[in-house]
Amino acid sequence: MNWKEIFPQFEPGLIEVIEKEAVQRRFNAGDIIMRTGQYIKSTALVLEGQIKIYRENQDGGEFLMYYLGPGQACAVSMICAIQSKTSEIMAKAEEDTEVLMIPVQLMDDLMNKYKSWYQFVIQTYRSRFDELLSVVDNIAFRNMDERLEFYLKRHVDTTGKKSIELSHQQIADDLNSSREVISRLLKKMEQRNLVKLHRNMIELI
Amino acid sequence: MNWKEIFPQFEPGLIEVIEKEAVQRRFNAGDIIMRTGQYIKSTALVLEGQIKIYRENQDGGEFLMYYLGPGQACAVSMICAIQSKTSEIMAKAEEDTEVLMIPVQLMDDLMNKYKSWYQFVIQTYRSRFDELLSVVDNIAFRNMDERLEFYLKRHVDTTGKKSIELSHQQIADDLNSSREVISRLLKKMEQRNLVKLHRNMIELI
DNA sequence: GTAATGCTGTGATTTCTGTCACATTGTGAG
DNA sequence: CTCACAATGTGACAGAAATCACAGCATTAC
Repeated sequence: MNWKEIFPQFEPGLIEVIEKEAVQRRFNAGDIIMRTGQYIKSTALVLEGQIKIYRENQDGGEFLMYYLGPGQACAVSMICAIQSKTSEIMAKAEEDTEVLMIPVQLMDDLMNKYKSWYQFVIQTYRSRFDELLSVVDNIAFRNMDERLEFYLKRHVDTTGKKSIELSHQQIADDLNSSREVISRLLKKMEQRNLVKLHRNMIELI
Repeated sequence: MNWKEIFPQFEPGLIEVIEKEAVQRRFNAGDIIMRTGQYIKSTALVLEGQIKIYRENQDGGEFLMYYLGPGQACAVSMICAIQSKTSEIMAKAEEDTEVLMIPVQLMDDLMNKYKSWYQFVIQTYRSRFDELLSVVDNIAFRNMDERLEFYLKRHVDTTGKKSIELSHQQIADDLNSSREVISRLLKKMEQRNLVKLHRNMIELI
């Protein structure tokens, strides 16, 4: 896999260093990449697949923060790496996923030497911060029906597919709700002709 | 006001530059420092007073994100400044507030030249990110009674005073709830001997 | 003083959501 | 085909919180 095409903004010198120092690694769908309380030894750049960043509640519920796709990186791991602190969130491979692991020790050096890395890191901070803000907006100001619609749209946007292959239970977990509520709301959406429901699959119209 | 004592970690060279380039500015209690959609021309370091960072909903409700006190800086303004994007949040002086405004153009330069500035920025990102995470935790997983307790405790922590001089309405706004609900919950807390209620003032026990 | 206004307390009602219970349907293993 | 199981549909009920209505007090303006 030619990762340079996924990060075209990186300058030549930076690419060289990464080529020499970073480790490419594969995770299978379902693998936990980072867990709450764990120390971070490297930052992950996503090359392929999808990573789910979520917060676990006491009962094991997985409250979705956002997804990371190819060309993106985990802001939390960057911050934690630089400060060698533990993370407060969980990261899981949603699909089979290919990542580039950048060792912590390199971070400071890359920041100083390579403008394109610096820009990338800042850009990552900003977009994750914005994403968190929109999560807050949704749970603070919106009811479950609106949150569900937002969730479905976002899922379609991030995966690129127009159908959503999830059970109602999985969606309920992501939204910290219950299956019955999601089922009912989806039925209502179907009556409004917004979706078409199938087993393990939802079609957005 | 000698701001160097508030940022003792800054190195001499950095202090010199700030001394030459930054502008000290005063806001009165209630002044809006930054509003949604506004372009950011500088980053604010808080010297004295308190700034409330919040998100406004459609009806003008002010949902509290966090407070900034002396020695802290607004992560959002840093990110926005560097990328010259508009902000998604509001900032308001809660008390009379003294800030140091660092012009955007300096940011890149400071990041490259001064390790202590770089550390400060990273530290700021991390702590604001964490704070946002705990906001998400609260609204996603906790009921209003727990959120209220958390809110009161945090208020006492950040202000340093053991009494909270706010009306029930203001608290309700911060939590995106309604006055009646907050009044009732406070009454219950009083019955449990956790607080003592007065007009425009709540005493934490 | 009186009036006006703002803050707080409280009941009644409604809406949203979570929970329990159970029926139905689709799918895959044997 | 039949059984087992997972996914989905649905009614009944419970609890949290929002909303409405209004009363009692404290404070300020006059």
